Amino acid sequence: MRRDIFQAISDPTRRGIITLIAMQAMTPNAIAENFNTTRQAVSKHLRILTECEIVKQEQQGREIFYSLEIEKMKEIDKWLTQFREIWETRFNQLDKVLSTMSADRQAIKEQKK
Amino acid sequence: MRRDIFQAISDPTRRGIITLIAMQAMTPNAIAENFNTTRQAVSKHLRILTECEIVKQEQQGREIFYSLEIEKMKEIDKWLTQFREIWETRFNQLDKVLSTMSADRQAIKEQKK
DNA sequence: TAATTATGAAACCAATCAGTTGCAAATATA
DNA sequence: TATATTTGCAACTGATTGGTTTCATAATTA
Repeated sequence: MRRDIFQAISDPTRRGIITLIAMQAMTPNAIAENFNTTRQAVSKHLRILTECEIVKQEQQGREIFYSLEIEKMKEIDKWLTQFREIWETRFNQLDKVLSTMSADRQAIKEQKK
Repeated sequence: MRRDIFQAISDPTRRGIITLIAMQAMTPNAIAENFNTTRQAVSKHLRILTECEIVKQEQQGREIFYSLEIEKMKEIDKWLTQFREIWETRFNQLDKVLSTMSADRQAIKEQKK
């Protein structure tokens, strides 16, 4: 049962939970109200998210408030870096192509004169 | 069997394939050599990645070259935006706290004089 | 033409998954 | 103290997953 953040975010309900508690801590009951599923199912998702350390708990009496461990989200961002480099390079290359085209057109214009 | 990109990247082998073909197109056989699994299993992964439009094929004779559809990766980046906003805000807040602390220390210093 | 190579697809399997129902423990309230 | 509320956990279920083996098809090469 070795879980990682990529498996954690693969489920749409879990992504929903992550988004929901990103701004404010919430109890399992309150979270479950937002989804078309049972409280127990949400509880299981929370366990998975806790195991992955995407979520942290804070007990207050008999209630437990769950909130997002935002730092963990950076791991996805980190993995994306390699691809971001590629699409930025392509963009720069396109930029280069466009300016070259522009220069060429200018040259043609000059030639016509 | 409705698949999305988050499910596609949840499997470590698929993430490996994505990284592998990010820079250059490769055939299924060549890809499979890089993983401790059969060619057929890789073929199945490629089918999933193709269904999600993360990967594109180009037939050359009896060989098929698979390459990354980098634009699709931006969808993950887009989803991350909401969290990036949070961690950047927190960073700015920390920045504010630090400068306030600095000002306080300065005030204490001044008081001591 | 016959053999080889590259590939996808089908059938099957064990493991895992997301969900449900039922229950126990702890806390709060009447 | 008795009852209600909040929660996690265990047992079960049907669906899905990632993998293997086997086979069919198409293109290349001897």
